[in-house]
Amino acid sequence: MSPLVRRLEQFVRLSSSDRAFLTRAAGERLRKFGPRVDVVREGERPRDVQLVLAGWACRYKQLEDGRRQVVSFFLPGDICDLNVFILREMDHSIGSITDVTIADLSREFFEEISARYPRIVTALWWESLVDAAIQREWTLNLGQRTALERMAHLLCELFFRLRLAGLTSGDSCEFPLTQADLADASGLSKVHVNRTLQELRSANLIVLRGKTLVVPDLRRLMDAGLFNANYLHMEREGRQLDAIE
Amino acid sequence: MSPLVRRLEQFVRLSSSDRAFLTRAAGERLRKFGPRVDVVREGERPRDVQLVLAGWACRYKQLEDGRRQVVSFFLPGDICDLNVFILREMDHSIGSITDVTIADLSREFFEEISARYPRIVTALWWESLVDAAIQREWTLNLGQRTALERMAHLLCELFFRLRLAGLTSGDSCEFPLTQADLADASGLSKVHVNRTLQELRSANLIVLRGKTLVVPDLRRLMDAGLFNANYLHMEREGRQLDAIE
DNA sequence: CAATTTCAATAACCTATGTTATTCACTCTC
DNA sequence: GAGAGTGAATAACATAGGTTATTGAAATTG
Repeated sequence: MSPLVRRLEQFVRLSSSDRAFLTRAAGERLRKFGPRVDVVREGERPRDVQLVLAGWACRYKQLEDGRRQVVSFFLPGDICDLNVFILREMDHSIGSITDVTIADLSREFFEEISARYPRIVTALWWESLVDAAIQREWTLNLGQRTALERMAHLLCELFFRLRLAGLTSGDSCEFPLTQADLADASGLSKVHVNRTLQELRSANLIVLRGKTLVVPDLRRLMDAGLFNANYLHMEREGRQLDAIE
Repeated sequence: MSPLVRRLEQFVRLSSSDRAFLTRAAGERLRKFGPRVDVVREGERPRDVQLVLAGWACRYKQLEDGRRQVVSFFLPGDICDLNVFILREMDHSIGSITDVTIADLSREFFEEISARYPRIVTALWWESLVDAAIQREWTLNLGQRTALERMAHLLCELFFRLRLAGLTSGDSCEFPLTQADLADASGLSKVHVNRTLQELRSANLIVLRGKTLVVPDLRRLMDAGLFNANYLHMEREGRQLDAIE
C-alpha cells in the first residue's frame, strides 16, 4: 500500500476512489536522493509540497554561525509542509538522512482534492494538526525535560511513529540516526548524547547497535521520557489505533 | 477595525464582504476572562476555535511533576488552533495572561468560509503556516540559542508581532509578561531570566519597567538574538509589510 | 587493500544555568 | 492602614551538560 494512503487512513476511512486518486497522484513526479543532501533549502520559493515515500528525512534550521537544529523528522508517508506554496520563501530546509524517495505534489493536486475529495481534506487537516502538535511537544521537550528524559521521549516518539508506518517488527526497528543527528534534534552536544545513550542502555531501556534500535519494554521507556502519546492523536473515528496493532 | 480582519489583511487583500462576514461572525459568542485563568484545558474535547480579540493569552503544556512550558503567545487577532475540532482531545491548554476577550468560532463558521470565501481560506492557511513557522523557530530558540540570545529573540518576536497588531507606539509597547512567564516560555529559571534581563538592560538593548517595554534600537536587539524575521512571513502579494509601518 | 573518513566511546576539565534563600517594593484586600 | 501576597532583585552555592581532545572500530573510497 502507498505510504501516503496508509498514513491518511490512520485518520479517516478513505473510499477506493480516494485511494486510487492518492496513489496515482503520489506516484508521479518522483525524485530520489542520496543520504545527507538538501531536498529543499531555506530561502527558496516553495513550488510543490514534498511527500516522503521512502527513507528518513528531516526539517532543520540553522543559525548564521552554524549551530543547527533539527526541528522534525519525516518518515515514509509524511507530508513535509501542507500548502507551503502560499508562502514566498522557505523558512527552513529539508534534508535527507538516508536514501529517500520524494514525491512532489503540485498546487493543482491540492485544488483537486479540495474540490472533489472531502475525506482526503479532513485527513490532510488531521495530519497537519498532528504535525503542529509534534512541534509543540518538541518545544516542551527542549524547554523542560532533562537530557535523559529528552532522549527517551524522542526515541518513544520515533518508535510510535515508525510502528504506525508499519516499520517496526515487534520491539525493534531500523534506526539510521547518528549520535550527531540526535544531538541536533535534542539540543544536546554529541558527547552528552553519547553519555545519555549509555545511561539508557545500562538501564536496559534500549538496545542500540549499528542501525538497529530495540525497545525491550516500551512502557518503561515511556515512563523515563514522561511520554504521553496523546499528542500524536492516534485515534480514528472513535477507535484507538494502538489497540489494533 | 476588528483585530481578526487586521490580522488576515496582513496576508491577503479582503473584499468588503469578506470583512463584513468576519466582523459579524467574530462578534458573536464572546467570552471574557480575568488574568491567569484557563480558557481551554488539555484533555478537553475541542468544540470551537478560539480567537483572541483583546488581551494576551498563551498555549502551554505541563509535565506531571508541574514543569510548565509556554509554547506560544497569543496576541489580539490570533487564532488559537485552526480546525482543532477535527481532533478528539486537546493536547495543550490555553490560558489567559491579562484580561482577555475570546470569540468562539464554530465548525459551521469554517464550513461557510470554505464554501463561500476563498480569500479568507487563503488568509487562514497563511496564518496557520505562520503559526507553525513560529513553533519551529521556538524549537530552534530553545535548542540552540544561549540564554541571552534566547531572551533577545523572544522579545524581538513579540515586538514585531505587536507592531503588526498595531499595539506598539514608536519603540515601546505594553508588556504584561512577568519574569515567571518569560521563564516558562524560554525554558530558563526565573533567576536566570532576571540575570539575563539585567544583561540586556545594561547593554541598553531594552528598557523594561513595570508593564512597559522599550526597544531603543531594534536592529541591535535583533542582532543580539540572531533574529531574522523571515519566519514571520510578513509579506502580502509581493509587498513587504514592514516597509509600510 | 591501503588510505581516508565517519561514527562511537571515553576522559579531563570547564561554564552556563539551576537551586535555595533572603530582602525589598508594590499592590491588593479586608 | 496592617497584613498578605506577588513580582523583582540579588547572593551563595551546586550541577547538568558543554568543550576539546584522543583513540579505536567500521565504513567508504580510490
